[in-house]
Amino acid sequence: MNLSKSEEQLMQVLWRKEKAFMKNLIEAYPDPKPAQTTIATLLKRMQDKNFVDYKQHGRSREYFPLIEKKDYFTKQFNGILKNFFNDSASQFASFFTKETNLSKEELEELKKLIDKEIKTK
Amino acid sequence: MNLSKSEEQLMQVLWRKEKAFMKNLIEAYPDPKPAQTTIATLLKRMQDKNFVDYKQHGRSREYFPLIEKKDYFTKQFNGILKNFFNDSASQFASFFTKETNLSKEELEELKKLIDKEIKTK
DNA sequence: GATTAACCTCTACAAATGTAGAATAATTAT
DNA sequence: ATAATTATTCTACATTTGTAGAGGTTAATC
Repeated sequence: MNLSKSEEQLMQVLWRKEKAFMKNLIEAYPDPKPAQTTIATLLKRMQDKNFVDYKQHGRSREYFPLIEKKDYFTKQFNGILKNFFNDSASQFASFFTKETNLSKEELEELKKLIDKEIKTK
Repeated sequence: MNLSKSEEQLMQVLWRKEKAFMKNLIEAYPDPKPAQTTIATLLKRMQDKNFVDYKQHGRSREYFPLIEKKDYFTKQFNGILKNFFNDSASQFASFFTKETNLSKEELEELKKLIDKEIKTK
C-alpha cells in the first residue's frame, strides 16, 4: 500500500517534526491551511495503511511516523530505477551525473565520497 | 498535469516501442492482458493531458509519445529532490552513493564519469 | 458552571483512476 | 458477401483521493 500525494506531504511534515500533535501539523502548512478534519482524515487513512501511529497524551494524540523517511525513499527510488533505468543503479548514476547540474565543487565532493565508499568494499 | 500510475505504465511501453498500434500495445502487456477498451481509455486520457498523439494510418492509429522519457524522468526526479533532499542534488548524491549497493567496479566507473564531467566545467 | 478551544469520528461529495462492456465501423480472411 | 477481427467511442461503475462540514467530547478559561 502506498501513500497518496497529499498523504506523502503530511508524512513529510511528520518526518520533519518526528512527532506532533494535530495543532503542530496544521501549523506546518502554509496558508491557506487545510481544515482540521482534512488532516484528521489523512491521518486516519495513513494509520490504516500503517504509515503512522500515535500515542495518547491525555485528551489528544501525538502522531509519529512508522516508517523512516530514508526507507520510504529507498522503496520509491527502487521503483523508479526499475521503470526508468532498467533496474540498473549505475545506469541511473550516469544519467544523473550528466543531467543534474552539479557544480564543480559538488562533483569533487561526490568523487571523494565515492572514493571513501570504494574503500569499504 | 501528471500521468497516473497505469498511464505511466502504458507510457513506458510507448517509449520502448517509440510508436505503436493498439494491437502492439496490448501485446506488450503480460497476461492477463487488459481489455482493449481499457487501453483506449488510457490513451484518450493521455492525449487529453498532451502526453501522447497519433498518426492516422488507414483505419487505425499509430500512437507515439509527445514527451521524451528523459524529460519526463527529469521532471519527476526534480520533484523528489525537492521533497526528500531539500532540493539539493549533492545531498541526494551522497545518500545514493552510500545506500545503493553499487559494486566496486561500478563505483570506479562512476568516478570516471564524474571526472569527465568535471572537465567540462 | 457556562463558554471556548481543540480534536475526534462520521458522513459526504466531487474529481481522478482503474477497468471494461455495448455499440459501431471498418478490414480482412474464407 | 459473410464472418471474424480490430479499433474506436460512449457509457458505466467501483475505488481512491482531496477536502471538509456536523456533531460530540474533553479540557481549559472566565
